[in-house]
Amino acid sequence: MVAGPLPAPSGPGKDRLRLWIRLLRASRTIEAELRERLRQEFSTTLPRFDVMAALYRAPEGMLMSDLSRFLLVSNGNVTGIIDRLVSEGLVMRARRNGDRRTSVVRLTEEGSKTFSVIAAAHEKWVGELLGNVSEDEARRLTGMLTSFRSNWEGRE
Amino acid sequence: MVAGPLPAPSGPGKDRLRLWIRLLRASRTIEAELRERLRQEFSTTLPRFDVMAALYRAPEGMLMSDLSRFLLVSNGNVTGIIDRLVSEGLVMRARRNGDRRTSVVRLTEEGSKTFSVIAAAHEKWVGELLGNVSEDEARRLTGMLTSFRSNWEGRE
DNA sequence: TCTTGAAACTTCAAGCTTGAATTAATCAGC
DNA sequence: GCTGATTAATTCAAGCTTGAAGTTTCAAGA
Repeated sequence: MVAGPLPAPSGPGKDRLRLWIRLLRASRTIEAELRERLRQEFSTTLPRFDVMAALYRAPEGMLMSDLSRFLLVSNGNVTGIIDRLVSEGLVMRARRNGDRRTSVVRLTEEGSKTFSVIAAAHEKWVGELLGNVSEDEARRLTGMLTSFRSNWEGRE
Repeated sequence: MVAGPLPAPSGPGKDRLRLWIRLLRASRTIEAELRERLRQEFSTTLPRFDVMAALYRAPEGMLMSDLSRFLLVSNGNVTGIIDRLVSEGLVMRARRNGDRRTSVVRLTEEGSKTFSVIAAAHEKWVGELLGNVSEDEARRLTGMLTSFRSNWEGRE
């Protein structure tokens, strides 16, 4: 899937395949760099960061299933990540509405404080990593990605 | 990292962050769909497919370290995937040049046959999934992704 | 009420992934 | 030839990820 150089594919329909390969390579490269920096600078991981980012925007908390849907990962996956964040004191589970099946998850005060520091660094890094995309180009690319993605939203 | 809807970020430098988020969501969504189909239709996985794709283009074989570099994954990771592909009879290890540290990996005949079938389906799927990107738009997007990626190639 | 079905989570096995440590082989300089 | 550094690959522990199976709870109809 991350295929690349050697014999450049050609023929009908190859342009979309090539686009997909580029897209995947780009995101994997950036992802690897961000993961590495999160580890080095903050001793944390990308999945933990993702979860905290989602929770940071939802001060009232989120359900496990909301997190799962939002982050595009499986239900069981979220359980494990939250477990670890809880044991680090960054996240708390509460059981407060009528429905006893659900547990509302939110950042602790410490989690919120910690996240805002990491998020600032993260944003700076992304700015650097995408440094040679102009702001204008970034907006155009974003638009294109949105349009083709919408075809798929919510289908898998 | 896969953050999205809620309070749209704004301010200086946010355009690149938004681009990154879109990029990541797009590739995760497509990746999930392809993974699911590979599993359903061919009982295989994305990493196995990636490795086979790389080997398919290199009939003379590749070193483990070449695979690792090419696929952007760690060395130890490749070992495990190759182990499984070997046990499935799709890949073989050979030790043939002067350097006894290296082992050359290549597809078996069965592996090659199997891969070409899967690859055809894969290409069709990608065509569908990116269906509402015109071929022309695909080329433009590819160009943009290439230019901003080149900044990072080989740096992490 | 009871019971059937759906929903929210958790648990689990298998596989993927990383980074670090280890082993084995080669190479460079003496 | 030795020695020390480098390179190729494997092994390992820890964590991420999935899909499936299981548990508990809720909802709605007989």
